[in-house]
Amino acid sequence: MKELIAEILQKSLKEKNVKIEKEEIINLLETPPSLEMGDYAFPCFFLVNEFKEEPDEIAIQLRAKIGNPPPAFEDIQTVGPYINFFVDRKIFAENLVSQILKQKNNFGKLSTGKGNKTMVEFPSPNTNKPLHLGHLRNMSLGESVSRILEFNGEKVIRANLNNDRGIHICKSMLAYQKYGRKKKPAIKSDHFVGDYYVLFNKKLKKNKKLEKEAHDLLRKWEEGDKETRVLWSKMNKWALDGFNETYKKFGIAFDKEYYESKIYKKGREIIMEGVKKGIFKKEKKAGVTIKLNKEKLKKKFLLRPDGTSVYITQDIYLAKLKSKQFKLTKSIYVTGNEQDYHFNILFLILKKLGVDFSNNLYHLSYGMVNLPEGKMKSREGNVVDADDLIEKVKSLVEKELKSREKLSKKELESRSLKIAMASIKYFLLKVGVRRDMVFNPKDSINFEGDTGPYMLYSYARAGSILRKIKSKNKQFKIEQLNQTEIKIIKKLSQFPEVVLNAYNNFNPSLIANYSYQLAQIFNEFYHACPVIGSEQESFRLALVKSFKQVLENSLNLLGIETLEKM
RNA sequence: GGACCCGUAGUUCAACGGAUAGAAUAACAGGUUUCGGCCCUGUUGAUCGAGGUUCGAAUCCUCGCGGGUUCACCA
Repeated sequence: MKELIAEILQKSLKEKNVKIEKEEIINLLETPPSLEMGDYAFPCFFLVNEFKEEPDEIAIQLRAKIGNPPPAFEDIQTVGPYINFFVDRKIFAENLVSQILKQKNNFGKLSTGKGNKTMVEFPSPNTNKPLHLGHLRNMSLGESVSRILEFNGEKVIRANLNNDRGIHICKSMLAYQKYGRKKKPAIKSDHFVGDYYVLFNKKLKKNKKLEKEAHDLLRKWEEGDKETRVLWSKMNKWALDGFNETYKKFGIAFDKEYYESKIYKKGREIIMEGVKKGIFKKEKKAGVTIKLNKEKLKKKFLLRPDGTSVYITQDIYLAKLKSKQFKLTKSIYVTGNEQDYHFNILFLILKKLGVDFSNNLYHLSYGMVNLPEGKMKSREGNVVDADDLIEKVKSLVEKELKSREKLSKKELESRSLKIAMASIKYFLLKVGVRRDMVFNPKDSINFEGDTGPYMLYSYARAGSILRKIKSKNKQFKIEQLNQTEIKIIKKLSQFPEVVLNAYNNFNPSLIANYSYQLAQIFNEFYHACPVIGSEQESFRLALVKSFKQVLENSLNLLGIETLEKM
């Protein structure tokens, strides 16, 4: 449709001696703020210099050049500086609905990213304590962005870098060694490990020597001390097993797991290569460094004087390794924004080293998640635990469900889990990525308003209409369209552009907001337009089906699973 | 102190540089009723400040103000 409009405009502009590409016109086209203003709008402001006239006047002149509207249009009007196109909505609706029903899960799918192979790295936890609220945002984003990339034709490799070594791990280990008495986990195993981390910090307050003991333990680990390694493996397995449970509940899985313990020593060669090339500088007392004066950043250490690696060293190595293993064209790192500085430098260095995909590095950096009670404090142990939060939200949902309908225990269990996951994911994804945000469990499960349950509810509503219909007649005919129907059709038609926009900006919140608007309009439709038994039944059924399909596609991109019944 | 990010109704969030800054909640008013709880309708209410760029700025630039994060061998 936009193509067609662009063609018309191009032609009339040519008569005015203005040369412009069709692509450009398509980019300029807007959607007017209200239905009365038509379906597509062409703003004339940018022509002011060429025409040397007021934009309003330009619009009128151009409109005159167009002449009678072609068949696909009902009307073409000017409103101030805009030329507004009214499409023939019956034809438009017919085409759109048929297209959705034919393409089903593929409606909205694009091939913009075809040929790209992208690694999305998330959530990359530390193995000394369980996942927390921040990880939930991380996982929601990582999974959603992956799905959006795939929907745009990219091949995605989901990778998880486990930070399974270092002083923080040794702290949990030490506490277990000293106070754990060889106990085995009686609770979820990552929580078991985390409890010893908290215990360590508690004991540390009274006994400062523990800090040194933990460092000794780290040294022993690095020397490969057998007993230490056995303990380490055991506790790491507990932690990782626990994480896997949570991942599964969350509906995510990885194509590739990396372990810091396996790569942390390996960056040295690359750094030395860089020294040879003159990118880095070797200093006697300071190890290897890089000066970043030009970039207005401080000098950065890449190797210690004794030749061992620092944090960034292994990231440099891992980038090379990834590129070799998968021949990536693009790499996305999902982390909290406290790592902005780190990734800034990492990307600079990778570019200097000329890593294959170094022009396509992206740090998907998100803001902090807080609770209504206040800010999370990271080390004290009052961090909000991911599993606990899921449970809390789930029990809130259960309560809500119980008040609505009697369900078997099994059904209640499965529904409330799915709704809880939808609540959490939706709430975390609807917010712009960069912003700090407040996660309010109670708000998140509200069945009304801008929430996950509201989406699922709308979906289920559509489902229940369809269930009540027996006729299998797929034909539909449009006699006439009312305002609400037009609104919903227009919204449906916008899905592909929203997908593209979300893809270009790595921004799931656009999809979330779209889902909400769509669901809202559908509920309006639900109240205003009876489906079953109406004169428009065949068409309205097709419309309900289309809505259900597009909402499903949309939620799917957010990693949210739909439910036939709420 | 330097760098980066953020700043929009009381609160939580929206708004490719475009037409009248939208929702959700809360508050207020009315309706509905077994009910001060559920539901429905309506009303009030916001771009941190000062300059600049532009036909047009919440959006871009500069300087302030406020908050967060970060800054050489922790991840």
